[in-house]
Amino acid sequence: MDKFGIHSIRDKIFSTAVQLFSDYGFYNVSIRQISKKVGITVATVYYYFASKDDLLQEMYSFYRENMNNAMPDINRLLKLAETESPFEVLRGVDFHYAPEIQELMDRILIIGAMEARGDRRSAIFIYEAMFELPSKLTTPLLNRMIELGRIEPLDVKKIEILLSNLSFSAALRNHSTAPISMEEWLGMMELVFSLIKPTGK
Amino acid sequence: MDKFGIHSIRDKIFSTAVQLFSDYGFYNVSIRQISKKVGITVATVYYYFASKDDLLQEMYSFYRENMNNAMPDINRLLKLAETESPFEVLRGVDFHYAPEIQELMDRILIIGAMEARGDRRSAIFIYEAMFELPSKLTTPLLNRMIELGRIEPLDVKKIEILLSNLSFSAALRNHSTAPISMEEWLGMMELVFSLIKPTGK
DNA sequence: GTCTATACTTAGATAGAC
DNA sequence: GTCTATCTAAGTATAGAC
Repeated sequence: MDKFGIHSIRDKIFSTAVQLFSDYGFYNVSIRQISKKVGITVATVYYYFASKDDLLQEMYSFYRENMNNAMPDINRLLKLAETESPFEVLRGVDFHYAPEIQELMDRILIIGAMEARGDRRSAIFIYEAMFELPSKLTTPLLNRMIELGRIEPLDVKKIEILLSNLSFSAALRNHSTAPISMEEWLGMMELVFSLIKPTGK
Repeated sequence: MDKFGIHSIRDKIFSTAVQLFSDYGFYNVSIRQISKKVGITVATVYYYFASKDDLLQEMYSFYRENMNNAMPDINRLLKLAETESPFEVLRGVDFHYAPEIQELMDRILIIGAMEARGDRRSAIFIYEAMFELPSKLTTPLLNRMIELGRIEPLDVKKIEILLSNLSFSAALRNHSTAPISMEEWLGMMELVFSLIKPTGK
């Protein structure tokens, strides 16, 4: 919603498609459905997007762009690791998006996760967004805290795998009929964080 | 499979459909594709299954039937809880299927998980198979072990939520291009089980 | 039981008027 | 930029011959 202003037709098509794809699946939603919901015709959709597949790829591009912009500064976090509690440090790893795009970002992740099994590009997208990129932050941070003796030594990779699989599960249940509740999510995080033991130093 | 003998046409249709649906998604696979892969015509598929939707429902029925048959005996496990290590006891919660249907069962779970967001019956199926039923075993077992003083008191519900979300994530990645490795899975389980602390009693 | 042939519907996509 | 009209391909499903 950067380039076009939030009220443009293009944006309406985009966000409506995100909503429908994430609710019913990419192949289960037609261009006709999207155009009807937006209140335009099929031809207009094709004026803005080359194909249905293009629409999907634009979603992933949108996500990647915003994700990269929201990437926390690793050097700032490494500094935090010297003084703050492990809990505080790891909270800094969260990506924060502008409220108006938060749901869009959530939903694009869902679409990727749903399509990941059948579509190679979706699989790559999900792998990058949920497994690869987060570990680029958590790996050096956890290692640094161990090095500083601020937490007890632990298997960094295992913790990361645990965390990313939980995020994956939570992402898929997001905005669904059986969403993961904040209580459930915090409960799980509490357990995971209890595996990271501060030394008191 | 049970009623028809493993080499019947009906079974071939069924298992081929399971494989294709789980690889590419229900809506992304046509009856034509299934019949072609089996080496029969579309009409023959409709001779055995009333509709494409019926095919999906039969998969869930198949899963439920085999799941119920493989349900571990809770009384036997409660007995184990008195003498065995927590680790051994919780291992007993695993459902074991005959090798020839193991992959089928895995894949049906994947189909349910993929369709759960857009289809109500799939959502119910997944909720039952992955969240509800396993907790019917783990809840009494963990409570019993706490009661006996064999493990330190813990929040049973949180552990269960953690476990079921991990299973959900692992199930979806199963048989995919980026499957969860046995090493990753065991690593996660090791961490989760480390949250359950034997008292030594 | 399995086939051929076909009905019917909907999908993605485009040409060309305005 | 947005529309109407239309093309082509593919989907689910069925009737009826063998």
